[in-house]
Amino acid sequence: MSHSEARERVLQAAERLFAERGYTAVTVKDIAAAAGIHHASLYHHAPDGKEGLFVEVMTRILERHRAGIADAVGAGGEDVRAQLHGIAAWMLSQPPMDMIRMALSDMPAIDAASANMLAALAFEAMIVPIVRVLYDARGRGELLQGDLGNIAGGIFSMLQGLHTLPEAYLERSRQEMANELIDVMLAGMKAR
Amino acid sequence: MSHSEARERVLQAAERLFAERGYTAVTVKDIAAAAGIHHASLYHHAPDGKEGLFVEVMTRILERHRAGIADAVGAGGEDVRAQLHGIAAWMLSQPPMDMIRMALSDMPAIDAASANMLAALAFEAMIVPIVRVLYDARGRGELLQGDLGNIAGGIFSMLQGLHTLPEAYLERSRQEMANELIDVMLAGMKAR
DNA sequence: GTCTATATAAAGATAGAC
DNA sequence: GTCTATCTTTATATAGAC
Repeated sequence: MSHSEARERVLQAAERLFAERGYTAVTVKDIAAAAGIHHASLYHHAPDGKEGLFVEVMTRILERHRAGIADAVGAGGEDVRAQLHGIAAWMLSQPPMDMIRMALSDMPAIDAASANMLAALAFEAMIVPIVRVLYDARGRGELLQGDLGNIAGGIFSMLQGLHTLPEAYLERSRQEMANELIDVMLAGMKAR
Repeated sequence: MSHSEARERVLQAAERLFAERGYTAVTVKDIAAAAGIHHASLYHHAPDGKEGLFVEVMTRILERHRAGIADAVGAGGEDVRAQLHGIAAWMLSQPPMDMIRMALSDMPAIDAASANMLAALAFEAMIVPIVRVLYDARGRGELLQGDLGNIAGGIFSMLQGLHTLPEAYLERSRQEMANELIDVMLAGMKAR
């Protein structure tokens, strides 16, 4: 069971669909169809069914985010602006996700223990690194004013919003828009 | 059918549940239970079923937002900061909503024409007023730099993120945190 | 590993009594 | 206006052939 080409196709299809539309809006038939197999065959690769599959792929996504964001932060050296632009680039390189929907809609629909685990992992993988980048910059003497936890959450929310903005509304690349929003926030933290 | 106390209970229950958890995660049984009636009785008040009810209550929510935001903008006079703080106060006074989930998950699950109508109404009711507030301030000579459409979207995303942040993570009131985020953005727009 | 067939349960919806 | 009863459809899941 553990590793096969077909199983990987199932996991990738599930990742994309669950991240984009959420737990309740996606059916196992949707996933099987996207993976190119009959929905009964899906249970061969995911014996714990829809909920087990959801927990597995969300864990995978969040672990990958943690690693990708950590790399982006490292590549930014000691420049908070470069670090935040790097985090934005990483997030925009991944399938869009909606943490609000995860918290409000997906989590209540699954087993409580799994929900708590995923919520903690999401916080650790995506919010904490941004908070840390801001605190480290302040620690180096940069004049970043304000409640850094609040501001980190704000930056994260803006990046997610941008990521899921329909193409039709885009005049520039998402990366350019993300960088502008980050720059406005940084300038504001210094200016107040 | 048009007006009754019971129908209003159904609409209010549907508003809260749909706005919070989304179209697919809410069942008609959930709504009926929250309204204190049997789920069969719900069809007396909502003859067009779940989808008709969803379109009706989302329209209602968005119309109310349009009016509430317009009032808040008017009450802020010609002070862009007061206007944005007022918009935040209004949004925080209403049940939390998740526009990302609406776009990615709810809209694909309903009739395309209704989806387009709701998407346009949401944009008109919630994004356009913020854009207008920023452009008007710039028109009055305030030095607001940057892509105002992009920045308006960023402010909106931050407000939604804050609104749906679980109580456990709050050290201050949401209103204080929202005002801080707005102030950082404004200072950044002036400083760059 | 994948399918057909089938079981089970849940959800949306309608009919009709009260 | 609300209920019980019922119908239909859809979704999750399993059994077993190939």
